[in-house]
Amino acid sequence: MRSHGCGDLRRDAVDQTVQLCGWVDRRRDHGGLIFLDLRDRSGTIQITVDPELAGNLRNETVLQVVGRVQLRPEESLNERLATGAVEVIASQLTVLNAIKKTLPFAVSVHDDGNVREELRLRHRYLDLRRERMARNLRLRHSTIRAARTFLEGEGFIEVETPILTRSTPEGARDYLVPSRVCGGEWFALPQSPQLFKQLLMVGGLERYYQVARCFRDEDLRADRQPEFTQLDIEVSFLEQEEILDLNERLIAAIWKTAKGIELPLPFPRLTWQEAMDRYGTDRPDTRYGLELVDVSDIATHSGFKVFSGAVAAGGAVKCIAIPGGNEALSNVRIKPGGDVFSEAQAAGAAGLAFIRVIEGVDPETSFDVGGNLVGINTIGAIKDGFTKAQMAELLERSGATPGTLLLFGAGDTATVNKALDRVRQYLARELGLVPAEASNEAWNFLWVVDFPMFGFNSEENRLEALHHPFCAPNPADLGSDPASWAAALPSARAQAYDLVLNGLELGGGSLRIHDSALQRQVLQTIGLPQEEAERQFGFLLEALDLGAPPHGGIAFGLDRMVMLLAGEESIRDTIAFPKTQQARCLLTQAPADVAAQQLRDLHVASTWSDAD
RNA sequence: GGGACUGUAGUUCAACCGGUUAGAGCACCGCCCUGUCACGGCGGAAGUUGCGGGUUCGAAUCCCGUCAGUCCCGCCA
Repeated sequence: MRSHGCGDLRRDAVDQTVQLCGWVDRRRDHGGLIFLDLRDRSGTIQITVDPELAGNLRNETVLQVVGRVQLRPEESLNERLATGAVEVIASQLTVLNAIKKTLPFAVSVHDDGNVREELRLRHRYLDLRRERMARNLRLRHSTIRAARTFLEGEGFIEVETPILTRSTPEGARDYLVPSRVCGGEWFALPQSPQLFKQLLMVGGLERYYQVARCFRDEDLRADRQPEFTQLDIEVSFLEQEEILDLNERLIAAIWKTAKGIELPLPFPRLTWQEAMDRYGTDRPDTRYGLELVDVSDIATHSGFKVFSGAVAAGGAVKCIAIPGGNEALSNVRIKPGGDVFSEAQAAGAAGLAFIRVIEGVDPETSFDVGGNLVGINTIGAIKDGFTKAQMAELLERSGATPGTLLLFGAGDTATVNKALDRVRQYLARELGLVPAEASNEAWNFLWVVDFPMFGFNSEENRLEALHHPFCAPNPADLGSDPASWAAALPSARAQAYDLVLNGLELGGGSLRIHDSALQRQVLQTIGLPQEEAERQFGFLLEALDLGAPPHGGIAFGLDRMVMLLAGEESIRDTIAFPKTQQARCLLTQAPADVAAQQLRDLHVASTWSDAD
């Protein structure tokens, strides 16, 4: 049916008779002569057709062409087309499938590429024919292939784990599947293969990976789909540092294959505490400065009640120093109603105090900062609330020089961090501090390590696992005596790590607990009653007692990784058939009604009514 | 669960403060054209302005509801 790909024809094919198959990308009808651009996945080639041969050749008609390859006339070469030196003189055209309806949108890249996403999803097969999606799916393929090739070389074995599994507590909502055979009982789709990959380690595989589909029934975002793909990895007998080393070499191999970029190794490491202190987030974007500076110790002694009160209540006062901020950011923008202020507010901050650092003129009202005389512009309450020495120390610590704008957050530490993190990211974009996509600084990898084991869930008034309840605590924080574990665990650090790229979490993992007593203690710490722990995780606890090796691993968000590699802003553009924000498939109209008999077979009755 | 934005011809967009016969490019249909490559020229068809209600002499435009899509907050161990 086909002898060549459309995009493969070059000068060396001249005089050959070829058979091509593909879609009509465009046609240019000159009356006595018709030019067709025929497109297949390899590219596009111009076909020259005698009108006698041509029937109805609308765009996207599926065509077989038999013809001879010919060098184009000198004046008709097309430099912009890979096949632009040649053309095929058609001797025979066969319409393999005609276009029988109006096209919902144009496929050819030459037409307006901006099509409503709703339409693209409803006719995804057409969208996949377009250059952008074709490129993204190939990039996804080469990303996965690079990972497989690398892991193969490191002795890993790819193992599939169940899609029908059991529901486990904590974490996201499960997608449930009723069991017909075991009436009244339910499977859950896996939120991740977490327990199975640990059991594979107990099973002696030592090195496992999987391109694993995961399911979480939570509300969606641009980078969240109800089903998504993790590159899931687990190893035995490796220390944390060895795991990090392995994984950054994996990432480097992927970036080399997919983008041709050599990433410098090792990636920087930052402790969770340092990340929170300096950036206010556990996934900092370190491509630009604007770091957070903690001035709580100075503020606590000041007469400015907003500051001293925040610290007295156990909170913090932190600031961001913005060099040149005085000129770049007007008072309107940083006061209530302004865009910068609104960013802080949106993150929960009550306000955003500021100090403008200026040239010092009058020694009376100026401050000696590292031998330089600087002055300030700010509200009276701040000016009056600080002693000269306090203000000088604050200015010195923030690194401010004349022209610098200082923005302050005060309140409970979590809110201050959240607000200033948001302001920092907003300002970096506004002030153009984020490096361009093409530059080397555009790929800023970073390991965040030493996460705490637990965070406090104030709604449920209990500790919860920050990562998941199978992370191993840092032995240095735990002590060797099991009797001390219960007291030491709540404040212990985990042997957990996240890989962060440009402020986005690309993956995360940990060493796992391989001691059943410690595992029981952790489950107890997060408030899971003993009987419940046995019922839910008995199989794991038993496995730990039957020769579980020390092990650990990681999982990368593959969709997100490909999204970043492709320069896309939504993971939907890296998935062949994604769902909408309402978790609906516009192509198949899923989810959909089922027959009443299907429900009866499954021992399920729906309580849904449209009035709900 | 909450907030914001969007919905006009097959499609991408326009239509200013409530008053037009709701326009334009591409696609589609017809005619012309042998070197174009986003070909060109002439002509044509194409609209329940997402849907339902309201305000008004008059609604694409204002208001309410609803559906769909997008972004965000909550949520996502």
